[in-house]
Amino acid sequence: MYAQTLDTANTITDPNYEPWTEISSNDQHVHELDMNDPLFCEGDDASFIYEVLDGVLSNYRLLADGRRQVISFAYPGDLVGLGGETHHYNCDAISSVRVRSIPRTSLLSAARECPELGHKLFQMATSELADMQDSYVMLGRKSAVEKIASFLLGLARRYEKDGMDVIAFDLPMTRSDIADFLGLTIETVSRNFTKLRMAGVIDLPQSSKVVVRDMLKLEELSEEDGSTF
Amino acid sequence: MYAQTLDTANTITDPNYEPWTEISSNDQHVHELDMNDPLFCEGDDASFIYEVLDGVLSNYRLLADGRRQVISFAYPGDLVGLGGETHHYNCDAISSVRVRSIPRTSLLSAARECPELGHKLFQMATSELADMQDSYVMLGRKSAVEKIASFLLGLARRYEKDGMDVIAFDLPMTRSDIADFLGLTIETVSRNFTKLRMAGVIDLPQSSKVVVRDMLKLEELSEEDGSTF
DNA sequence: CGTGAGGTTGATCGCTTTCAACGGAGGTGG
DNA sequence: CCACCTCCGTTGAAAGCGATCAACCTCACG
Repeated sequence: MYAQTLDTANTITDPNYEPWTEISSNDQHVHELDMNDPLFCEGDDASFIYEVLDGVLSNYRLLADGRRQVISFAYPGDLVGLGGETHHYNCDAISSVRVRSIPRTSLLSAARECPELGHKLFQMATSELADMQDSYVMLGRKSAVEKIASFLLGLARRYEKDGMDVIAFDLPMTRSDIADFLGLTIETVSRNFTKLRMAGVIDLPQSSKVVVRDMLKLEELSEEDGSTF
Repeated sequence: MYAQTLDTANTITDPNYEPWTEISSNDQHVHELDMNDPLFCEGDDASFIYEVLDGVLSNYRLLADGRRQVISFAYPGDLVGLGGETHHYNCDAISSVRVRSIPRTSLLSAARECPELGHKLFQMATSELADMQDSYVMLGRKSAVEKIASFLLGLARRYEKDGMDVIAFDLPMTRSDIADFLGLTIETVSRNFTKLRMAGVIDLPQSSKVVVRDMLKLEELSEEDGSTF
């Protein structure tokens, strides 16, 4: 059992309300990770859920022969480790990272006490599902260029949500991370970055910096279905 | 507002406990669909969530140019339509189907009253996430044979869960559905079914009936990562 | 500078797709 | 009852895209 000090006053109307911050702060700890440090591994007990405060992490799975598939990247504000009693994937820092750890049991029992928190958790799970469904279509049915375009567009939109620059931004992940996310090889990723650069769609002042020169073309290339939610 | 008659007695210990059956039955209706009937479409208001009683449905998305990606199949016991206020994918019956409709608002407000129900919903969402992560690795990193093997194995395991035959079972979906689920063409699916049959791994007494002749080989071919949860 | 990891580019290979023809099962009407 | 038709599935041949193998570049760091 975990000691908890719940205070549900004045929270629901706050747009920046993050319910898990209500969990007793002495259950929570901030951790710092360096680039490439693992946060947890597939099969580990999921004793903790983590809120990303700073930096980017990659969630990925490995096949027996070493093939790797990145399932998602986690950015500040995201929760990683949601799921069952054991983790179903590996999680590594791909930059310097700060996370806040929250004991899983304490989060779940807090959710029992506070329906708002429960609802918020449910919403986070379903929005993660919606994101994965988008990626799923991309992974299964898009060509290499379309995958790269979709990836860049998704990253831009993510940054936009945080009020950052949509036109010029950093790629926190390596070509290898991108390739393993898109189901391609690093060579194909590189070639298609070049292709987009040659077509005047983007610029690459450095290998980890993107400038979008033709957003409309990028959107066309990403072959989104009509719906915008 | 929906009238609700909640009865939380004697439920949690019941292994077959399905909390949404507690929602007032006059909010719920059983619907029958024929093969190929749509249940809902991308963009529709998600006024209802559906519990599959009988038959199989496919959840899929379409790209502007008609390319299709099946996101998941829904079997009896599954919930379809979980997510936001609008559906993010299409849902069609791929056989004769019976579903129970549950108003979304009534489900959500019931979850507010009953933490058990909320927790159950959260669990369903995270287990759906876990399933999608498996499929994600398959889609991104497995070869055509490996995809077919994984698919058959997944189907067998699903049937096993319902106490059905793991060795001989039906394929409720067409080659086209399978292809659009695995990110392949129908020709490639067909060729690899034949390949598995030639290798003595499976038998295909009819095009929609599978008999597993070498389960071990099938598991090997599916290239699962080591972990079994 | 020298070194090494990450990234780019080139040449070739091979798997999946594409295009095309055929086969078989189920349904309909003569 | 059978001829015909249509849809689904299978098989073959050829094309294309991304993977593989290999060389080279570039930049950060000692």
